[in-house]
Amino acid sequence: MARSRVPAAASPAKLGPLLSRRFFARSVHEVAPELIGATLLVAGVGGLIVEVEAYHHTDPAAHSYGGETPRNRVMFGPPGFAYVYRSYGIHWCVNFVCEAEGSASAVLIRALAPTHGLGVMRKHRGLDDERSLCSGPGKLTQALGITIAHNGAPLDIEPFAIHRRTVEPDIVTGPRIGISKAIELPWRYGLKGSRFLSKALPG
DNA sequence: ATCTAGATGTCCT
DNA sequence: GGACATCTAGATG
Repeated sequence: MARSRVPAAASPAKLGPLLSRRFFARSVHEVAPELIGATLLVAGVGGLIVEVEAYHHTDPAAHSYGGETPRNRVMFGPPGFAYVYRSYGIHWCVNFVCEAEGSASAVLIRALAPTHGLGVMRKHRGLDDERSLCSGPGKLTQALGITIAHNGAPLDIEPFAIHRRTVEPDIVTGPRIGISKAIELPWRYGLKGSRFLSKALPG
């Protein structure tokens, strides 16, 4: 039997104003939930942010926890820039640096609902399934073409463009994924009911 | 549906 | 050498 209600396909929601660098100059725990429902575009390709995780310098699960290294250097810089790192030797993952210079805190972008440039994303991913295009941190960077070349790039200048959300979404929280330290902290934020999450959240 | 192995950069002991 | 903010393909219930 068909479901009683089929979730609407990811429709290009009305875009809010571009987020300035200053948007990120606050606690990761304020910024992370506010990013749910915002639209991330790289060279015009991307979608609605439906899942993020917050990481802070004082957090054992954060890359910056052990101090500055060549890899995490951007995390220790000013807010409003992209921190890109290689995960498991294979994938790229993208974070937005938050708070203040030296705070070394960032929000990991984990999943998008694809809205812009579906054809480009399918080509980058070598997949057709819309649901699999951006439903994970490594998937979305591949779909959008984000690589180490974007490490340290400002988030308010092309090719990056992040549009403020225009509606207040229902947000659910839970433990972060794929970490072994501080696993109890509920610093994963998701859009309630979204079918583009990397893994289900309550609600 | 859950499980496993394998891909391998960067940091750690 | 081992762990890790992951993903895929293939095997198995």
